[in-house]
Amino acid sequence: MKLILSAYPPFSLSTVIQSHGWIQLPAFNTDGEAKELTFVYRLTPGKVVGLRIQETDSGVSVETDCQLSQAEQDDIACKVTWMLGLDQDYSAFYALASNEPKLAYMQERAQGRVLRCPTLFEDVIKTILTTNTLWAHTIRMADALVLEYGDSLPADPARHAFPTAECLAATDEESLRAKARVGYRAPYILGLARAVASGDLDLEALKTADLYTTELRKQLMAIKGVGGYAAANLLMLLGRYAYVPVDSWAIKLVSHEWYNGEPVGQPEVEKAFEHWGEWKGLAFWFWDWSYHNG
DNA sequence: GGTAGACCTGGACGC
DNA sequence: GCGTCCAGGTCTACC
Repeated sequence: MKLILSAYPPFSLSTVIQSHGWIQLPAFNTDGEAKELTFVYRLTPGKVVGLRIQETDSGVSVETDCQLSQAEQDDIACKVTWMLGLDQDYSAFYALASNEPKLAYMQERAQGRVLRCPTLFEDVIKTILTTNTLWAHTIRMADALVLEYGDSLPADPARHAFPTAECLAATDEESLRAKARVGYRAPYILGLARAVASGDLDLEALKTADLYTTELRKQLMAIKGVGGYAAANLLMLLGRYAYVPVDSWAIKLVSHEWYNGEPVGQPEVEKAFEHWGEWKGLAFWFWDWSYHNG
C-alpha cells in the first residue's frame, strides 16, 4: 500500500534524515545515501507496520508492508507529516538567514526541518537518553530499550517499534536498569511512562498547545530528567527556536568559532546567538561551524 | 539565585 | 584482568 504526501517547498528528504542524530536511533533506519527513510511504527490499536519513505517531486511516498484501513492510513499520514515537518514553512527565517554567510545556503539545501519521532513521548525519552552520557551510549540504551520492550514487526521480528508508554509503565526500575542499562535515568523514564499511560500527562497535546514558549519550556522542565539542555532540544522539535540546546558540544563549537578554542560556558553560547531572537535554536543548529570533529 | 556533590555507564589507560 | 580516571546533564540539598 502506498500513500502520497505533499511537502511545503523547499523540501529535501535526505536533509531531514541527516538533520540530527535521531536517524541513528531505533526504530529509524536509512540507506547509505540517506535517500530513503524506513521505520517500524506501532499503530494505536497495536498493529505493527514497517514503513518505507522516499522523496517524490512534491513531497514523499510512504509504502507499507501490509494493507491498512482508512483510519490507519490517516494515522500514518498524520504521523509522517509531523515527523518530517512536511507542512512547515521557513520562508521568514530564510529571509533573515540570507544576510548571514554562515546560514545563507539553508534555503538552497532546504534546511530547517529536524527529524522527529511519531510521538513526543518517544522524543522525550530519547532526549533523556542523550543527557549526561556519550552518544555511543545513547545509541546503546535506545537499542536495548526498543529490543527489550518494543513490539516486533511480524514480517521481520528482528525489528521493533519504540515501546509504548503503557508497556514501559508496566515494568520497574530494576528491570530498566538491568535490561536497558539506563542507570539513574530509570526512575525518570518510568515516572514519565506512568504519567503518560495513566493520562495524567498529555504530551501529545503539547505539539499543538497554544502556549508561550516560556510556558511550554516550563512544562517540559517539570518532567524529571529534563533540564535546560533537554528542554531546548525538545522545543526545537516542537518548532520553537527561542532557546539554544547548550551541551558540551555546543560549548566546544562556540569556543572554536569565536574564542580561539579558549574555555567558555553557557553564557557565551547564548550571547553568540542572542540577536537571532525567536530563531536562536535554528541558527545554532544549522550554523556552518568551522570546527567539525572532536 | 548560585553552587557542590551525587547519580551511572562504559571506554581509555596504566599496571 | 583489574583498578582508576574520565565524559556527559540533571537533581537535590544547602547557603
